[in-house]
Amino acid sequence: MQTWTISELAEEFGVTLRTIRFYEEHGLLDPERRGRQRVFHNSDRVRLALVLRGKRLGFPLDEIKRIVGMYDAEPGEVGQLRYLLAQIGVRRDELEQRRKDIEETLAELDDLERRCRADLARLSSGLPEVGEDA
Amino acid sequence: MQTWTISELAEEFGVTLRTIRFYEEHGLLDPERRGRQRVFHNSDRVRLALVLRGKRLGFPLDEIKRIVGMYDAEPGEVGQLRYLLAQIGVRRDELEQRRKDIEETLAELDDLERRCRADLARLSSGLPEVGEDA
DNA sequence: TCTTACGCTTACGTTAACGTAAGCCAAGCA
DNA sequence: TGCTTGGCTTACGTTAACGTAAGCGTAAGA
Repeated sequence: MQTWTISELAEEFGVTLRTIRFYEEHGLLDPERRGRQRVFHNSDRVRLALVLRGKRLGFPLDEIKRIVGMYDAEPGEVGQLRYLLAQIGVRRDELEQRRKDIEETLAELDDLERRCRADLARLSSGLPEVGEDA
Repeated sequence: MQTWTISELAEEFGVTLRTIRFYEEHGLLDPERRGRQRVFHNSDRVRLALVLRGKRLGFPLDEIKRIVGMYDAEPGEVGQLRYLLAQIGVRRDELEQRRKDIEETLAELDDLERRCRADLARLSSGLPEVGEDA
């Protein structure tokens, strides 16, 4: 059962120590303590990876906290399971909206790129530009 | 050529007046002025929509500014066209990373949901719960 | 003429997500 | 024994993206 120090994790994921401590302070991580020192297990690594993926997606930390929290909710009772299912639905809708936005934007970027290339071709064939090779 | 007032746009897009003024102050919008009043044309509406889509995607405003700026860059000269093409590449990479992240997350949510439903079925068949109908 | 609606600017307040010291502890080693 | 390394806490600083007044201008309706 391998463990990691705070700076090992920080380097692996390209974040600062401050960031990791901050995440712990806000309940996104909960590493073991040996004396005062933090000891990170693999589950903590996975959690950190989830948090950072959430960040890449642009979610605020408190929302990330709720999302990550869903992953390790105990089965619990029926009411809680239904609540969790509802939450999953909400997140999925949110993510699918994002995916739509992304695909629209990608399509527009493609369009923009085509027009750019056309302009470029027109320029370099019609009127050979100043210092451009070829 | 229809125009809009600031509060019309605000209501249509579900943002506050402050937000729109803030966007102008930071160069994301640039409406006409008639005296002191802002007059929004359709191009401004489109721009606002682009900005808000960027926000939904979780991009910071200054990045949104650069992205939106690409859409209305004048063809210009070869050097600038090449720069623009490069920028398009960067944005596309970024968006595709996000799409990947989204799809991973969606897959995990699916997984989670399946387990939830399984637990739920086990609970309601094996040991009929307290106040749950059916 | 008064006031109500709508818009404007200026400016201070706020929250999130860390950055950046400052000062302290404990282990290892020269 | 002194120094260095790595980690710790406490706490103030910072930036982004607005919120929230306060105070003023102006055109339309009662």
